Amino acid sequence: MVQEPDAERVAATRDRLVTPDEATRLADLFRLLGDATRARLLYALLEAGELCVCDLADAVEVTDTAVSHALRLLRTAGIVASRRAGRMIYYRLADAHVRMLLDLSREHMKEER
Amino acid sequence: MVQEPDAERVAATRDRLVTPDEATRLADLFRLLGDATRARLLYALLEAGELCVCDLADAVEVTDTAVSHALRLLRTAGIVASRRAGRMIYYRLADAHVRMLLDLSREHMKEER
DNA sequence: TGAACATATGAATAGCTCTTCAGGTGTTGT
DNA sequence: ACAACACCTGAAGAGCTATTCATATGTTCA
Repeated sequence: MVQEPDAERVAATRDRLVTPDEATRLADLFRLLGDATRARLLYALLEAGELCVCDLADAVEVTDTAVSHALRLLRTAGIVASRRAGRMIYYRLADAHVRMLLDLSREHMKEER
Repeated sequence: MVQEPDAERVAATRDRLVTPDEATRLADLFRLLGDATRARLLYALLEAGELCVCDLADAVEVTDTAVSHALRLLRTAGIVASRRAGRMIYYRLADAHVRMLLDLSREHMKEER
């Protein structure tokens, strides 16, 4: 560790800063979006509104087992919600903020490159 | 893989969907935010505007080496930019969309829980 | 020029994560 | 009740990632 040149500014920043705990929760959220499979699932749901596991597996072109694992993480985090209809289970986005994050970052992609 | 109940809807979704390549780039972006250390660094920069490595290390309470490694990833991705002033190097957020993502998700945290 | 400082980098290791495989639960139709 | 189906879950292995240690680069000041 080194000496900081502007101790007051740093102290002020540290006070207003997100707490380590908040940072962890924020990072946890971002990490969930930070996987190509999960990202594709979420964008599929953003487009389609509601899809069952087999639809999702088909749309994203992954094993239904992999989809199931991915959805469990997202469900546990409250990012998606599910509804049973017969033997099928339909998933949908469950969080308005996440929907906005997805939209916003898709914009970001369009403008870059 | 299983049979899908609504082939048309799936096909339509797949067409409008983000491409695997786009999904990868989106996931790459989110993954960069998906680490507590990097998240704290970014929020520190969001608050303070510009900070040098030692300020950041002090604010986030991590080794300056760890900060350096983290910043390299963020810099390479174009998320932060740097400016040298003497022996110190000042970092700042370099992307408006990322700034919005950080803001938006902090809102999300406030409302949850 | 040399010492002190701020930061960067490479290699190595420990820990995490995604996928797959094998098997399990709940549902429908016969 | 049983077979087929849709989905879930746990364990295991391969690959990735973050941190640390040691060292290197670039800058200032005496």
